[in-house]
Amino acid sequence: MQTDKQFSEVVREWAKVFMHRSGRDFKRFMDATGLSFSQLNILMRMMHEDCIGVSDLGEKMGITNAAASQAVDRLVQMGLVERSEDPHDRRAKRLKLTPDGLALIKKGIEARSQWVENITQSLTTEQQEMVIRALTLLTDAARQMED
Amino acid sequence: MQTDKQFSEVVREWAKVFMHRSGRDFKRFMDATGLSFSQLNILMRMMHEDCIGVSDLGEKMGITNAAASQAVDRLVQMGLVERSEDPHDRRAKRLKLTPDGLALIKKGIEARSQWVENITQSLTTEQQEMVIRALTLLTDAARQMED
DNA sequence: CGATATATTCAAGCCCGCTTAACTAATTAG
DNA sequence: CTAATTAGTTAAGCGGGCTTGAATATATCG
Repeated sequence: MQTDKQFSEVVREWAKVFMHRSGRDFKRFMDATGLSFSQLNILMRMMHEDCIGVSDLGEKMGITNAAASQAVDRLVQMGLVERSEDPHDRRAKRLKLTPDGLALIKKGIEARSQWVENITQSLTTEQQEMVIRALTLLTDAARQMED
Repeated sequence: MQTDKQFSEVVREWAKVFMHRSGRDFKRFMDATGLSFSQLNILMRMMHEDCIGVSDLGEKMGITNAAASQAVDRLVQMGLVERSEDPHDRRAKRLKLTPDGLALIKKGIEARSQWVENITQSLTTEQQEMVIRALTLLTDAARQMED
């Protein structure tokens, strides 16, 4: 099918443009917030997983517990993460974004959303509606593949 | 208009899911290649801008010339970037991706493309075609806004 | 030609994020 | 109760990436 080839090509071009832009924006966000890639990555994960432990976090980030502990400690001191004792197991800690931490990450998402909204400004209403439907499909499909 | 509100909401949800996934994938790509966020960011920029100078690169990355020079030097030693003299101005260097560097970045883009292709597998042919059209529109619109 | 500007590199030093290894404290197994 | 396991922290050390400031080499202006 010609459609298959075209499909791959379109997606690849999109990924190329998008990754380029993504890198730039993320760098700017890092500079603006003064946070590192690692730190933002941790905060983003925390937004998706409420109340995670230090070891779990380290495992999911692919770093040692020690590294996770240190990273978390910095974020706690910045007031972005709340570290409380797990009532059921006093060895464990329950990590959670503070309101400030949540707001910060949401601001980053907002910026990305804004970019997409901006680039669609030039489109017709009909085209915008198609973009909405397509993004809805992609979002739903992506959610179903999550771990 | 209700459409506007819905539009923002859809885009925001998409950005949320996408950024989460993006962070994970990028981290994996960093680990797999052994390259840092900065290094990959530089390589991606080089793919878009053929033959850039050290100062220009530094300016676009928001770092000093010295930092850019050092970063480039590491990438040259890894065989990912070619640094040659500018024939018109022997002070300046012309930086360019080597075939290896280009292949590496393309592999990253390929991975991202593959992810999108995977999540669209569950869609109907009709829906997939709509996604194609939407991504084409977004890609073109994004290209027109580049500096 | 001499002074100045430009492109890049070098050197010293700082902070961050990672690792390993040792440590503390709480839970669980025998 | 003792021993082993589990969760997390702490400490020392390494390399990356950044900065400032000086050095080098080339280009340009007067």
